[in-house]
Parts: sequence; structure tokens; C-alpha cells
Amino acid sequence: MFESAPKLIADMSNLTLEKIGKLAGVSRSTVSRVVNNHPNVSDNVRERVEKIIKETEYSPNLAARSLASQRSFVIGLVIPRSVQVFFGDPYFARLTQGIAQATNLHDYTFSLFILENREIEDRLIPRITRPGMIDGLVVQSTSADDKVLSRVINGSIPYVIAGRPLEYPNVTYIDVDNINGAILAVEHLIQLSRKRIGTISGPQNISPGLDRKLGYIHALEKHGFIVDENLIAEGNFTEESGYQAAKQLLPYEPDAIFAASDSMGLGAIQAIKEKGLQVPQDISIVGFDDLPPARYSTPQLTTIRQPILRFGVAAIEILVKYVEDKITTPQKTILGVELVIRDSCGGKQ
Amino acid sequence: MFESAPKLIADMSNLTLEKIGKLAGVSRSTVSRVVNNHPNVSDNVRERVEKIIKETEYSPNLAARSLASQRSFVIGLVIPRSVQVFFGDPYFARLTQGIAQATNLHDYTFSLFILENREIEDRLIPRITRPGMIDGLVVQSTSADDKVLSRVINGSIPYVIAGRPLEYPNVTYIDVDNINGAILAVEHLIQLSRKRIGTISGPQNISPGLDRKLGYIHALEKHGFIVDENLIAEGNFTEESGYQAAKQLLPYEPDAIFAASDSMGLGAIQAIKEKGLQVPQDISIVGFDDLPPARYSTPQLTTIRQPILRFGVAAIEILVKYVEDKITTPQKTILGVELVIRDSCGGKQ
DNA sequence: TTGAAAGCGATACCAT
DNA sequence: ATGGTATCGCTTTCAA
Repeated sequence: MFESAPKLIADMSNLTLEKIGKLAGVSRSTVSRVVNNHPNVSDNVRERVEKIIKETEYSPNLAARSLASQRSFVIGLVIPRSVQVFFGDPYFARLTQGIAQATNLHDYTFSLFILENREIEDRLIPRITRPGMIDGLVVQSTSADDKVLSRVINGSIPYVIAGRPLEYPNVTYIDVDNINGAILAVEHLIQLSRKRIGTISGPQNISPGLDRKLGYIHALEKHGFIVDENLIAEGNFTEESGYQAAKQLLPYEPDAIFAASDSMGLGAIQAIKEKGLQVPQDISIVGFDDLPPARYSTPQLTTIRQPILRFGVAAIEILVKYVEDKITTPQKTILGVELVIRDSCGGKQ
Repeated sequence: MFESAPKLIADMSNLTLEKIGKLAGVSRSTVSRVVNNHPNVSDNVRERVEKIIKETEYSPNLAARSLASQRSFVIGLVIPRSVQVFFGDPYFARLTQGIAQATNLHDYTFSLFILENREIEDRLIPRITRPGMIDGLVVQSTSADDKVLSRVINGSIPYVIAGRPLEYPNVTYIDVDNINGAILAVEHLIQLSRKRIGTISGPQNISPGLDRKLGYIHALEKHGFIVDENLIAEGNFTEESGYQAAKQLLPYEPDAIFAASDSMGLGAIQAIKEKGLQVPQDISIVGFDDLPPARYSTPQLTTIRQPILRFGVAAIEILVKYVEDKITTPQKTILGVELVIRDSCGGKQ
């Protein structure tokens, strides 16, 4: 004892339960209980051990823990190959941030798998889907019948799909209320007495594209408007596509446009300005997302705010429950959205 | 044998070296050698074992492998707490993507640690810096004397700093040639016969802020210009700060501005337009980064392109060499940048 | 070339 | 409440 203690303090590089135990005068079992917050530890022992853990900055070896417990304490976010834009889109950056944060708060390690090309996809799918490597997966939903999506859904690892997957209605997913968001947007325009309300929708093979257009149509019909196909154009969520889509709509003289993303809304504003028209005087614009650019544009964009960070947190909370409670019943979660009124629609009080 | 073989094939969920060995009639040691491509295995044994591995889709348990080999096969990207903007900045999204891709290509798993608040920082730093958890780290450089930076630099895990760390001149880092980029930008403006060339610099406590301003001054002096403090304003790389800085410069009638980031350049363009002036007719603008928004602005932004994806790839290549060859000598890598001429400076041929 | 066996550092069951 | 010990699945000497 006399000789070994100082030595142990010296080589902090390889701290183990055993060494902490020696320093605290208890067995490795007891230290393990302290680390894992097991109830059966007396208060003074717990205190003593915790003090030493703090002093030495001990933290358990994850490999050993994984091997013994048959859990990896890793949660992965998977971006399928068919997600084209990916990191060009600030949405994914925020999503990643939210999920990483929530993962760490639950004491899991966060791993990111971007399957950006076939080579990486082939290499990673077996690793990702093999039981034991990863405790839980968040998989970004996609349009196509993506390889990784079906592998995960049919595999045995707990997962949550981020975004409603059109092809798999009966799986665990989390999404924002796209339909209601679109309705909020359009009803705002209706309240401002706009009569020719157009939309720039997203691609119709992914749920945000589909649902936001559905909401647009629903709101119009609910308020007795006639849906005019000439006032509907399709983009792919990028600014450039919004610009093009707006050019397509302008000949039909809309007095308002609901864009299914902020980026497309900003593109539309540019097209409108180039035509010599003014936002919001001549045409009102509502976007969707409320990402930072919406606040810095001129005019500032009225938009539908989706809680991206909360989305990540909620996804991880669901996932952790699945992992730790071994639930398997599919569960759907829809997060609310809200209208954020700025300057691109006029009529602000 | 008769009874156990079918059983083993049945429960593929828990394949181990031992079971593969039993199926192939060899020991676990031999199977391990086959899996790890060790030379000392006879051809027919290797063949037999590989066949079974393929049939059973066996893949080794990473936790066990890590524990035994004292390597985790994980490479982490650390975003220190003092990196304020983080994911609002498209730069980090691209950086993350490049590093994730390169990491996977080298058969490591990619983990992301965003130390966005003190709680997460306290929780993660011991884990990150503890030997054995992570084989190598890429750490984003920061301004302040950040806790995690000094811990990593003084620790024993191989690392590469992304961006020149001002406080630690003698560590392994990778950076882009900020000084030369700024020189390219300013010389372009000089060639276009601009006489009153201002700059919107970044914060002077981080290297991209410092170096790009140094390059600006260097280029002016080299060409016999007098550096006018009134033509220098400081931003923090955001669009909003560029807008404000431009407002500060305009009374001194610059005919060109070198903005140390695209975002600040875009903010400057907005301020200039609001003042009733035109870009590039009245004032030329050069940005820095060449992120997507530079291409979608009006006018399209002339800028300095930095190879962010290559940056990530290069960082991982250096890191992997450090990890696998156990090198420890500090190494500095500077990547070249290039001028991308678009419409914000005029004089385009 | 191959096999046996000793770790790696946790967890968790079983005694006490 | 605490300690002893088998165990997780692999890597890696050391013998044979």
C-alpha cells in the first residue's frame, strides 16, 4: 500500500477501476457501482470514491465497458446516399448539432455516417447495421427506396427515422408538422387579403415537399379559394430553384407566394426584385424553416419556424428509450411549428 | 461436431472467432490471423476460413478488438466551446463533411464532439483526452486559450489542429494560406486600378482574422499604397457584421473592399446597395471562402477559394500517419488558395 | 504454420 | 453494503 499509492497517482494514463479502488481502499466492484450510480453503496464510501474519480479525472474505458455490457454507448446519425444536398443545406448542420448535443447529454458518443457515395456506403452499411457496434441509429429519411433505410428498418438495431418516410408508414419516426405549417402560412396570407396565392413547393417524392403542398391546397380550399395550377411551381429547396420557380409564376401575377423553404423564398424575392416588383407591396412571401438567412434578408422573411434543435433532442430521447427499455413498437412523433411574422408579407402591426 | 455445426450457423448473431474456428476446424488464433491478413497462414487454411467468414457474414466485435489492441479505430473532430458561431457557419458543415468522408475511407469511425456549453465540455473533455478512447483527434483551432486545445496539445493522443493556433506555434496543424489569399485578392483589385482599397477584417485574435489582414497590408505596401486606418474595419465573419463594417467604411469613400469572408462581403454589398451605390461600378468587392452563397448573390461574388473538402482529407491523412506510424514531430501544412473571378469587381473579360 | 493461454478493463452475479 | 470472480471477444506472445 505504502509504495503503490504514489506510483498509481503518477501513471494516470492507464487508470482502471482496480487502481481507483486501490486508491480509495475499496474493491473494483464498489468503484463500478459508484460510477454507474448503483444504489447499494454507502454514502461515505461513495463520497470517497467520487472524490478520487474527480481528482484523477478517471473515466471508464469504453471498449471494456462495451465488451462486458454488450452495449457500445454509441449513437449514430446516418445520412443516406440519396440525400443529395446534404451539408450545403444549413438544415442538416443544425440537425447534426442538435442530435450531437442530445447524444452527449445522455452519455452516449455521437458518430456521424455520411454515405455520400457508393464506396462509402458499401463500406459502412455492414458496420452500421451489425448488432453490437452501435446502440441506436437516427436515420435521415429520404425519397428513394434507399438501401440503408430498408436495412435499418428490417434490422435489429433500435432506430428513429428523422422525417416521415413515405415508403414505410409504420415505423418509428419523428417529423415536424409540415401540413399545419403550410396551413399557417397560407392562412396568414389570406388574412392579409391576398387573393392570388401561389406556392413554390418542394419535390413531391419526399414528405416535406408533399406535405407542405398538401397544406397549401387544404388551406386554400378551406377558405373557398380555387386552386390554380398556374400558381404552383416546384423547386428542390435551393435558392436557385426558388428563383427559377418564381420566374415561372410571375407571368400569372400572384400577389403572394408560400415558398416551402426559406432558401426558395429568398430566391423568389430576388426574382421579384429583378422584375421591378416589390416585396411585400406587390407580392407577399412566406418561407419555411426559419434558418438564420431568413433574418438577414431584405426584407426579413416571414416564415414557419421548425424547431430543429428540439427535433434532435426529441429524436435522441425516443431513441434512448428504445435502447434502454428495449421497446419495439413503432411510434410517431410530430413536433409543432409556428408562424414568425417579419417584413415580407406587409400588414405588420 | 455433428450437432454443433448447424447450431452455430443458426445463431449468427453472436459469431466469434472461436465459433468460426470451430466451423473451419482451426483455432481462434488462426482465424484472427486470417482476419488481420497476417502472413503466417497456409493458403488452404486461409481459403477455408475466408469462405466461412463470407458465408456467415462474420465481422469482428470492435469492442473486443479495441480492448485487446488498445486502439479504438475512432477518429474524433472536436469543436471547442470558444468557437462561437459553429454550425451557423457553412464552413464548419463542409469541414465536418470532408473529415467524415476521409475518416471513413481510412476505415476509422468518425465521432463528432461539439463542446457547445460548459456542461458538455466538462463531460466530454475527460473522455476525449483519455488515452485509449480515441485514436486521433482533429481539433478546430480557436481564439481563446481554450481548455480543450491545451489539453489535447499537452496530452498523449495524436492530433492535428485545424487552423493555425496563435498560442501554440510549434504544434501539428493544417491551415490554408490566408496571407497569400488576401494578397491575391488585393492585387486583383490593384490590377483593376482601384485606388482606395479598404478591408473588412475578421477578429484579430484568431489566425484567419489576423493573417488575412496581414496579407491585405502586405499587398498594399508592396505596391506602394499607403495603408489608411479609416479604410479598415473589423467584423466577426458574419453577414451582419460585414454590413455594419461596410457602413463604417463608406463615409471614407473606398472604391474597393476586400472582405475576409464571403458572408461579410455579402453584408457589405447590401450596405452599399442601400446607400444607392452599385457593385462593382462604384465599389468592387472580393470575399474569402467561396462557399455556395458566393455564387448565388447578385452580383456573384469574386472571392478566394479555399479547398475545404481537401482540407479535411489532408488533415485525416496527416493524422492517420501519426496514429499508425507513431510519429510525434510537429508538422505544419499549408494548403494553397485561388482567386475566383466573378462579377463583384468589374473588369471581367 | 498452428495452438494454447495470458491479458485488455469493464460488468454482474454470487458470496459474505 | 462490499468483495471475489467469471465473463465478454479479441490480440498477441510463447511454445510446439
